[in-house]
Amino acid sequence: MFKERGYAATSMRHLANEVGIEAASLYNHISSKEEILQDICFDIAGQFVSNVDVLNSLSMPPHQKLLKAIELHVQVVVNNIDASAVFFHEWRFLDKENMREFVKMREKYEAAFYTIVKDGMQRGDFKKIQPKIYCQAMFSALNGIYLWYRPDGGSIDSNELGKTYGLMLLHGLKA
Amino acid sequence: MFKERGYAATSMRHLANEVGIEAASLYNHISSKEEILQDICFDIAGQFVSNVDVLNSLSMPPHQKLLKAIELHVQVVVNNIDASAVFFHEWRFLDKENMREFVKMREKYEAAFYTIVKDGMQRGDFKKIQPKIYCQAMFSALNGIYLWYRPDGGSIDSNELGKTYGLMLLHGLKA
DNA sequence: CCTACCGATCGGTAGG
DNA sequence: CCTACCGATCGGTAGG
Repeated sequence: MFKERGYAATSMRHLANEVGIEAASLYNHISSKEEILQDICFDIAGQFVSNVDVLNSLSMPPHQKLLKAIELHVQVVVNNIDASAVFFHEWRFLDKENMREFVKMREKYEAAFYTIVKDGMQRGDFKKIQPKIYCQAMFSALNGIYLWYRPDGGSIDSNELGKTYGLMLLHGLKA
Repeated sequence: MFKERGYAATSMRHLANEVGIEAASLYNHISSKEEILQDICFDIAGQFVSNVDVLNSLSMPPHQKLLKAIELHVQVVVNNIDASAVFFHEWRFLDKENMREFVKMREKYEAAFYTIVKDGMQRGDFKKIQPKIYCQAMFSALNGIYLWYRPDGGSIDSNELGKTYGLMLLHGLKA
């Protein structure tokens, strides 16, 4: 419901109605509306950050490492289509302290990508595009998967999706 | 304010306070809160759709046409950083009738890109990636510009930005 | 452009 | 898990 209506426009009464109880009864399960948002945001943030450890344990040339990073990222989004939409857009409603921690996790994750990209550029494996432009374009492309991909649709396999994003981002559309 | 707080979480009193008048006085200028959202969404939608006419008037090979389409898209986002953020995320709060028209305009715009991409694939100029995956990734990458680009920052020129997106999307990162 | 106000709804609590 | 309720705030209107 946070994905569909947005966090601010989803009331405790909406949530309660969906579960089939009264709004007041929700407070036997959670302590506040924001706690639900926290749970969602930090669940996804944790999955992304744990990918960083996987990547750091690999010794590969940059282009293979970037492909692996892309595939791992796609899997997180595809496995959490609704939660990742909330993660991407509703985190700004976290309170000050949680937002600070959230942003720190995101920065750690993004830094891992910047490192791979810059490393590849130094070695001459990659074009010398401005890393910020490339990385932000890449994140946006990957994060946008929740907008259109439906895992149960069946027509596109999620592993194939990861490979295709890797192909597009490394080699582009031109034949 | 709709960009920063979201439409639902921005009240008429917030808006009025920003302008320095009472909430009730806003209704001498607008007829409803949603009207402001309409104005923003359809302003941007109009700019995008008018790009389609420009593209249709060009006779170029697909890869040049796609580059032109990308550059035009980037200019709309860059010239309307705040409004395009609202356009991308808050349109779901439009009422039923406006949303229907809005979606129709978006579909018309997206169809122009699909046509170029499919045409290029048939001619063998482009890789045979699934058009939906490629186009959605492209839209997400381009639309995400509002998240990080600041036109007044000065360090990245908007024309250069359009060219760089074209390079990335057509040729990828690999050297 | 204002004051004064409408009914509806908000997140959350008290008490059982 | 409920009923009953709190003060705050919502979009919007009446009337000047």
